[in-house]
Amino acid sequence: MATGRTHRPATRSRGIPEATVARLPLYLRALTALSERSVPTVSSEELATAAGVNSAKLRKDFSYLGSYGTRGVGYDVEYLVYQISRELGLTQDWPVVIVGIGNLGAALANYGGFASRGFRVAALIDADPAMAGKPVAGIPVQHTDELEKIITDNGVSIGVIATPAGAAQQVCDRLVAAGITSILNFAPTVLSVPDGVDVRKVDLSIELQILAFHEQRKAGEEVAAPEEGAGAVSPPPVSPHRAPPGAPGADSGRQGPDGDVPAVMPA
Amino acid sequence: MATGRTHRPATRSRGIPEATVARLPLYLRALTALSERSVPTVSSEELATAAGVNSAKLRKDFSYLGSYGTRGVGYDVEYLVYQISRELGLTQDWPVVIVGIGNLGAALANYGGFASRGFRVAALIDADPAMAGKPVAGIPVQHTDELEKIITDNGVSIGVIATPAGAAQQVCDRLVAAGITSILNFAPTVLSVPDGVDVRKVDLSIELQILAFHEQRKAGEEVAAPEEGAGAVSPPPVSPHRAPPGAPGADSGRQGPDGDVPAVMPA
DNA sequence: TCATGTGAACTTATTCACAGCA
DNA sequence: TGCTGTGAATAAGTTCACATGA
Repeated sequence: MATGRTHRPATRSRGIPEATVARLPLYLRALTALSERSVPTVSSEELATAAGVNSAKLRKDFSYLGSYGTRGVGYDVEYLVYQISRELGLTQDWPVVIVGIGNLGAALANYGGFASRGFRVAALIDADPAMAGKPVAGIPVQHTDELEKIITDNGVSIGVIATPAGAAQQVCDRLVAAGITSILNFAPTVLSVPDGVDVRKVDLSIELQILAFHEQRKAGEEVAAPEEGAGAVSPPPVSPHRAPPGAPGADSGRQGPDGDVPAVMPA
Repeated sequence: MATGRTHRPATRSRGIPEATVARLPLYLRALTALSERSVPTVSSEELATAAGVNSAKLRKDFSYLGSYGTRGVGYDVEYLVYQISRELGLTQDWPVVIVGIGNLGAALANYGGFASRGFRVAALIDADPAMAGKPVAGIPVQHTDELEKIITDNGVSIGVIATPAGAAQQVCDRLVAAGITSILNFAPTVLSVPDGVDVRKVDLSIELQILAFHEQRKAGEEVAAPEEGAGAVSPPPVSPHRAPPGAPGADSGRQGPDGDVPAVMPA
């Protein structure tokens, strides 16, 4: 579909698919590694393998950026690194503030990958007065009172929220009011923001739950799993009670995996 | 998405879309909050708002689980909490091991949401002998040498990798060899695993890059953005004219946002 | 000859819109 | 009456497969 590029000098790609955008960082990482090894060119096949995707997908992704490869040869590593970096906006400096300097916030501040690639921790902010002034990862923590000033003075547009869930929305509101338009949220809460503000979330608990879902399924597929693996089945927290919502007794529609009965059940 | 092969049609029926599975934890969280407030029922509209999705999507998602609602009324909170928990496999205990107890690993170990919902940190593992025995989040760190034994003895099937990128694949291989079939990877590397093993990744750097992409685009849309702190902002996307990728010798003519210089990245 | 670039086919996901039931 | 549950319509994303050009 990406038609209309055949020879369209200016105003390019007005719309790289979101799925593609999400993979560009992956390609970039793989390319950077190749670059460091001074590899001059790569084929879509090799690069795809390094990035963990298949080559057709990679080529399609790149096609949205333009024709940066050479048929019969492959892609010029340095050139692609540059093009993708530019596309992602990494050729410019992005000051970032981290709010909530607890265990996680401190870990993020210390995270090396942060500093690289155009991102720079402009400030660390925490609500605890006792934290003020303390250096974390070499950067002194500042009190929440300074939040607005910090953002304005440093022209920050990206904020990272690593506060407890209860404080996240409030912090978010202040960040947005101060001018932040992109938020990376580590707090286990749904943030509501006005149009124009992007929010991406990173949630350990959700990821684990998704893994558990698949894990449970695997266990169920094994014909007769002698596996002591997943441990004994313990009927946890959930409250097994009443049957179907409204109509007791006769129920129509389809049921859960095993009929009904909310009795505790593991695979 | 998890790295790994595609899913097979599976054993008839039971085919909950991956996108739906990924949202179940979100619904569960919202429902749990309602449950704690003793709210008896919710409409798809209310719950959808709380979970940050639209109601049509939510109803469609629930339709894959079964008919757990009551027309004209809504969903019984407690009942739904139970059904979703069961679907996700949270009615059983999931021992988890965290490998790599650095800043991040320690933060994860301390993370409360971990303990809740069926997950239990069975062990903390680190390669540094000096860490051995030290308690982190109340759990003594064990040396990597014990990895296999720990996994076997505790029947662990989910592993969290929080090691430096360089050690991730090796740790991954050992985890898999020891019986782990689900991995949550925090290391900025693509892990290769055999079929049957699920890998989900959490990558700060990638998330930031995605945000930067959109952020850059916003800046480009503003007709005349003042932009103070972000340094030299380049004009929006540009130039597709194919630049000679393989062009030998000097960099012939490749265009950047401002027309050139494919210098080697920010790094 | 060989690997890119891309229409076309296919698969998955989202949204619409309304029938149907409490 | 009001809200769920769901086919049908759309949209988004992936894979195929091959013409194209170096």
